[in-house]
Amino acid sequence: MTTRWLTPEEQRAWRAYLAASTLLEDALDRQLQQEAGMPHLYYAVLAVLSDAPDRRMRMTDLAEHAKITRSRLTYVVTRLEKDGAIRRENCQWDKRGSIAVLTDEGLALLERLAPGHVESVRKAVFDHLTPEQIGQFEEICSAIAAAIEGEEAQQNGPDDLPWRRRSCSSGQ
Amino acid sequence: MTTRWLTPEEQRAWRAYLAASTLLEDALDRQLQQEAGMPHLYYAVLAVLSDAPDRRMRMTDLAEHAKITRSRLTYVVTRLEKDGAIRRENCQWDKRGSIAVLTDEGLALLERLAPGHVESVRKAVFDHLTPEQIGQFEEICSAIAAAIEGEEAQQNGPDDLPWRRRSCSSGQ
DNA sequence: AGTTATTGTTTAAAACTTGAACCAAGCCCG
DNA sequence: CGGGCTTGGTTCAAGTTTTAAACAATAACT
Repeated sequence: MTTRWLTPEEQRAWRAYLAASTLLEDALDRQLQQEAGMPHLYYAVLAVLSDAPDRRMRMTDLAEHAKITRSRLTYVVTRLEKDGAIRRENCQWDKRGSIAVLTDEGLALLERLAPGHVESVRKAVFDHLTPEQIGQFEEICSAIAAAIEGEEAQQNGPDDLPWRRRSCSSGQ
Repeated sequence: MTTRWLTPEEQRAWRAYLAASTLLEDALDRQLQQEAGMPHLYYAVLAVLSDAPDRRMRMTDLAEHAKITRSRLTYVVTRLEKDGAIRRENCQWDKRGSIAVLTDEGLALLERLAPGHVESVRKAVFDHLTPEQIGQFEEICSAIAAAIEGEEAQQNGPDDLPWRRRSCSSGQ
């Protein structure tokens, strides 16, 4: 089948997206790097963890939520552990597993960083969008994320969906 | 002033954006890496260049359009030059300058890669958006990009805007 | 002329990413 | 039970990328 090229509208949207996402990632990285010597990815991992029940999550779970590979996550967590922001614990229910736990120190770090980070996000994004646009943005991004995740699931075969994942997380 | 935290709607939107952008970058990288051994950034640079008049652009110009630093661009172009996709020429009008030129080979490469890439973008993004959403997406992303670029301009002082940039590009 | 700013590259060090290999533990099933 | 297969997570080695600072050459301003 012959290529379905992007329409002019699609092209404009795509270019705008590329510009925005590149600039945004850069801006967030820069801000956090300056404030904490830590790129945005690390902050994001801490943030995901802080939202988990009991501030703890299985590695695979955490990787899935942060949308990164386990290998990458291992690397990140290793560094965050050195920084004292995360501690690893063994999973009692599954002796293979390890659980990343956000330490008090990690939480404190996150709380120290959060205002500046949120301010960046506001200044770059939400201060310039109307409430409708915020809703639209969420819809659009959700659709994209869903499409990509669905696509991947298809590739692995329909049986491979992470349809029920034991968490082993909230037993303290 | 006390932190203006994100509202629940904003949080949802932000989370969706983070997921989408991470997954998207990953998917595009993977696809191009597989098809051409080349991450998305390289493709993007080639694409920008191919749109320039005469397929040529000053390095600084190119960096600005691709939203990356000059240093990063030097690295990228060096590799693309090795691949034969780009050639460097000296700028006659400004002897400091160098001009990146998309070679015929580079154009051919781009044309070979484009269908697969466009297909990826479609499958991940535009196939799942209504025409209205495409318009909204463009608006939103443009607003974000403008906000960040404006912000940076402010930091450098209002006089530092790249208000008129000689291009030295379209002389063959 | 002399200072200051730009262009683009170089350099060296770090940081990151990847994929494959790997081990240990769980699971399945005759 | 005891193989075989799968999963969770890490390790490893290699390469890629990023960054910041320093630099050389030229341009621009005063």
